[in-house]
Amino acid sequence: MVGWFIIRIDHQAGYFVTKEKDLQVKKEITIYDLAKELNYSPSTISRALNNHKSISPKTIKKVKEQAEKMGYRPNTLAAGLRNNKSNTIGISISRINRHFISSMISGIEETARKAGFNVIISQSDDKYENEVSNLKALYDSRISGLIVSLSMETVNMDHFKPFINQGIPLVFVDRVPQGFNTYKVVIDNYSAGYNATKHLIDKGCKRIAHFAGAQHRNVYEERKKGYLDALKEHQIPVDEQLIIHFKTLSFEEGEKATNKLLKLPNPPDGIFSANDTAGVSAILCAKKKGIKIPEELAIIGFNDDPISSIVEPALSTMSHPAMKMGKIAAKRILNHSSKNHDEEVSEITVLSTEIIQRASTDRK
Amino acid sequence: MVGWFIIRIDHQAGYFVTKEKDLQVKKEITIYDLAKELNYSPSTISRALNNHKSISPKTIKKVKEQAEKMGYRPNTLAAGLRNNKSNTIGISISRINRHFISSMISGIEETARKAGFNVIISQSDDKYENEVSNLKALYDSRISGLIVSLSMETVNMDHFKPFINQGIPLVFVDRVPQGFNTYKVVIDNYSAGYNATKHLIDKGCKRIAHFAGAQHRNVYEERKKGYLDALKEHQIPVDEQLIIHFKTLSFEEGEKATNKLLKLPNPPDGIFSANDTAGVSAILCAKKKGIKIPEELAIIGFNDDPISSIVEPALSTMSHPAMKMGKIAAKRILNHSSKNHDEEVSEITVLSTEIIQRASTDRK
DNA sequence: TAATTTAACGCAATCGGTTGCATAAATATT
DNA sequence: AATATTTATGCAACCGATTGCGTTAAATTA
Repeated sequence: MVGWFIIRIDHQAGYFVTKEKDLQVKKEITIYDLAKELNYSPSTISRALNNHKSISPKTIKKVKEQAEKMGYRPNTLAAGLRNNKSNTIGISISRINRHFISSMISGIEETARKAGFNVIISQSDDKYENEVSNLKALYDSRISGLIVSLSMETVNMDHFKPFINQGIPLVFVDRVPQGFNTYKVVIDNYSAGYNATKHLIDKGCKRIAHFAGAQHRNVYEERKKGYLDALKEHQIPVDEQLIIHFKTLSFEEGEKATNKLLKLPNPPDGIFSANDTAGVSAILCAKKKGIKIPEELAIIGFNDDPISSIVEPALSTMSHPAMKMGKIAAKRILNHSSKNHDEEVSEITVLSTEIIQRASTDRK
Repeated sequence: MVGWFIIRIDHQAGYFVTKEKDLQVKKEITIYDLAKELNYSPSTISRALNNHKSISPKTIKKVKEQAEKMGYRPNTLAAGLRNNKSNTIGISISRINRHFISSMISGIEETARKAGFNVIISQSDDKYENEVSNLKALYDSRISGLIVSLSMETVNMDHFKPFINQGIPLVFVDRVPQGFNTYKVVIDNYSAGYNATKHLIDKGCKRIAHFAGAQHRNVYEERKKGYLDALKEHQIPVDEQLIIHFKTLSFEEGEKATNKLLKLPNPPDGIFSANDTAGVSAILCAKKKGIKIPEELAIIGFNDDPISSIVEPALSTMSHPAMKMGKIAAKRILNHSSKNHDEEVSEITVLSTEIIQRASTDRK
């Protein structure tokens, strides 16, 4: 159990210790203060700070120096109110503490920051209801753009309407909707599923199982399609018993599924798991039962999570350019201009993935 | 290599397809629109929406219904400007795509969201310079509170001054400064280091190495102190050769360090690593050399990263309540009131950790 | 030299809520 | 019934930056 307690420590000295008991916060410096100090109008100060062309370089220099000297800091709320935009990118994802997601956010934040944009995050926890209320909060902040990876539950898309009506650029990443005219950044899940399955076939697998995710989410549906087509094209009969539909592709679900498969009279000799967590659990579970990997059972996962390279035997998997995906999504928003954006067109960016072969399929 | 390409797809139909070619964005509804519609003053609308006590329940109901009907959404920029606060919590951390950090952020976001606060994140990438400029951006957004885990480089603390001067609550988490009168949320690194080391001693280790992090960061300094004191209290001589100082505690550094240790004429029989990444690398590296774990070499890590339970043998480690840490940090900000906050007092919350014993130290 | 252009800056409205103070109407008190 | 309270609402200033339009003085051109 993790408990906690509080210590109060009185310091005699320290940084910024105040003399007066009831110290007032320092008044914030505004452009009006600068204006008064330099005998300019606030307009001139504002323009000077923004390097407006109608302000002389001499004045600009003077203003900026004074601003620095007085510790002036712009109030982005005021500017945002006036311009009706906040230079902020909003993100809605399921949960942040997953390797794939946090990498993507890292990519978004990096590109956004370089362009002077802030990033607000919100977690849906894979609940539709949370996604809806989070989007409202993001809208209320007048974000300049929205990046979304859909919650597992989301089917109805009405909550995106306000953003579209206001011309706020909307980018779906990874878990995207169908038939929605917005930016999308995805990987080619179909090909990835096909290639993962074909990899197992190439390694001599004859009975290949699939750990499938929720089929109303494009990523899992397409991976499964790729799996099915790879089987068909190689004249391997599809056995519905070998296709397990997961709810969350968790470790526990993976163990259950593996146990179930291994109990079959005619168990599989290969597994293509739609994520690494379940794939790793399959490795551990099969090993425990004394099944040799990859000789008796070859396994390939998806995402290239850190755990996939640590498990033994290391899990073959499909790479997933999460950080790049985030960077591109952010760029879509930064480069978006309502003028040149055609509302009847979807711009889809498809990133390619590749097989990362490791020991779990290393045979023949 | 990961390449990418763009597909442009023309849709004939779809959601929200516009009729006119040059659709204007819909005008946003403001409280003035509601006022006009209901024949009230904007003040009344504002108060009604905020459940002000001087507005009759009947009016409140009417206003809210109309707001819902017309799709009114508050503009938090305007409110924030007026009130000089934004109901937003700013976060500054090294990188988001690390398990420990993203769990903490997840905790922050969850608590913040429930209180109607937004969360802005910024990554320093462990660079002092980035931390400084990120804090400026957060300040400019007039965040209501700031949660910081210091970058590896940060020594000078002047960039926190503006927040303190403005009475903006500041919470340091995990990697905290010394002698700074603010909120802090940490774990008891000293005890954790002590207990981890003592655990190895209890398991019969006589020569215990330590993978130490940068010593100007409290967390690593204290873990090392705990390590040293545990040795001393058990009459084990400290051998400087066995203490490796890391720069980033990365996998690669871990391998190098392990190799170096194992080449010693008198190699260690136990390692206490200040994080799991390096600890896992030690396991893999030692195994490759045919060293038996835990019999010949027992290893314990820190953080309870997912990889620690996957590696074989599984890595013993110290739990780290990252999510709880985030929740508490957020609560500190939410509960902060400038009235009752004494500037000459540090409020430090210390969370306890515990040993998670796994196979890598499971002997005797 | 007169006329015109250009450069540099100021005025004042605006963005959308919030809030202290004033006011009018309704209710309570004596 | 006259006065004192309470209730419900409006007025107008304010938060800090931005920007269209106007103005003045200097520079350029005819």
